[in-house]
Amino acid sequence: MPIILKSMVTLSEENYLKAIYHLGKQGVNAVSTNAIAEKMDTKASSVTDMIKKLAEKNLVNYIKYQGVSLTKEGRLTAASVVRKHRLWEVFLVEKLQFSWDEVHEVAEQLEHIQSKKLVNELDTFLEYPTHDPHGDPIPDKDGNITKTDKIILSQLQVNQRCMCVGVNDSSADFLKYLDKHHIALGTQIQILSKEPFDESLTIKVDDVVINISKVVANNIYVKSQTL
Amino acid sequence: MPIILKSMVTLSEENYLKAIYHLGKQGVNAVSTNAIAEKMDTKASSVTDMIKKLAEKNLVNYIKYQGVSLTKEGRLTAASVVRKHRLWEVFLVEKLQFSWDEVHEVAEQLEHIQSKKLVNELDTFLEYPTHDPHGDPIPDKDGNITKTDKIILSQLQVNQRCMCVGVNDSSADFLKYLDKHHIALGTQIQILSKEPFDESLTIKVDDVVINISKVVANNIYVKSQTL
DNA sequence: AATTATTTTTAGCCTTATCTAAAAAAATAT
DNA sequence: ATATTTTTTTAGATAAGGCTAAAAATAATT
Ligand SMILES: [Mn+2]
Ligand SMILES: [Mn+2]
Ligand SMILES: [Mn+2]
Ligand SMILES: [Mn+2]
Repeated sequence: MPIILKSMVTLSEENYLKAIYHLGKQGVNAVSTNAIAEKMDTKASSVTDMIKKLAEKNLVNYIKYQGVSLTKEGRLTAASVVRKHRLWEVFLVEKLQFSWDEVHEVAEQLEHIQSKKLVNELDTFLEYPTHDPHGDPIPDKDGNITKTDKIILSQLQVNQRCMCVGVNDSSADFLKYLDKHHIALGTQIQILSKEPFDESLTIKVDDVVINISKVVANNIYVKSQTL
Repeated sequence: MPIILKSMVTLSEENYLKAIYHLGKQGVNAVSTNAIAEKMDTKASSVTDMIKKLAEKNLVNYIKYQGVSLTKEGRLTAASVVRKHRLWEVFLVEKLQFSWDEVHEVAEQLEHIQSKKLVNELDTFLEYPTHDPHGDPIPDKDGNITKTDKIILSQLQVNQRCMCVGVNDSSADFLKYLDKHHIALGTQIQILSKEPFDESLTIKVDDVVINISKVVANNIYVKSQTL
């Protein structure tokens, strides 16, 4: 029989908790089996199995057929994984010359390394960053995040100015698209016009005028500048 | 059916290859099942099972009842794991304020992170270290190590001077013992006398005279100074 | 050479994390 | 209010990696 240390959480369990954490953020507090299965690219039956294990360990609240929500302990564990993921992403970009489209896969592995000292020292080494390379907030030791008031670019009015502060889609393809058009965190953007037909936008990025589709505009977070 | 990328090696397989690599270094080329089991704190039957898998993947040469040896590919894989382990140990000590007795457990986890870019950039970031915090050599990209001519402290003659360049036992207990007596890599040591009865040594460490047992002397690697 | 001891392998079982297919419950549509 | 569709759960299988106990092979003694 393997020695079980104070509520050990497996790598797989951590990934489920993280998925529930992210899905739960989007408003509702009861996350469905199917939503988890889709997010994790697995089958609903596998999700049900795992949910039972997590409920047994008091990491989620679970009532059959009614979805799950994280307990306090589950939320803290998930936040810790997210914290590690984002700190490592900062490390990779700031110290190891990774670009923002290359960090995610590696961070998916690094987020499971268990060592409190490692996380704390990494945080210190990076000088306590508050956001990762995609503009996402880094939870603190207690799992708290300071949410900033960012909005989706497509919601701005014509002529408004704003600054890019994050992305909704962190896929390499989208990030490389943004690179190509010189859009990065901190980039100034002005809405020049909106096409009524397909809701595409003409925007000015650092004095260069470009056209972006509605889909693109839906995936860029900005902070509106004072008019 | 999971997609198998070009000869995927699991975490467990990596650990077995590493154990065989380390056991193989000590002279003989055929490593016994029991030796692996002991080193990995597992059972001989589990070792036999795993050896079969590794042989199937052409990572080890295996003849029933006659032990195993690494193939070229197996040795390269093992060396890559050792390279990562030692590079991470350097990182933890040099950048994250870990002491040399705290790094091993974390490096055991970090050594399995898969990303060529990560290893290469880490190597660059650390300015291409050749040895880890315990004085062990770091294999290069091709798995080659430059072996230095270090000897065991207990083999020196009375009155000889030397410099500590490594340890044979990397356990936290032993490393803390060395800390307590101010012995670190680079420390100058002179043999003052050897007790015939128990082969304990009286040595001078930076002008301080101390006594160390034969066991301790057997686990300190030194480079002899010109007489 | 025969016996005993040790090492290694095999056989069978267990746990974790998956899957497919079928059953049950809940949600939606008629 | 029924019937149909969708979602969720259960049942049964599988693969990886581990274990114990027994069998087989090798090594060491008498
Ligand atoms: Mn990420
Ligand atoms: Mn991110
Ligand atoms: Mn180590
Ligand atoms: Mn080391």
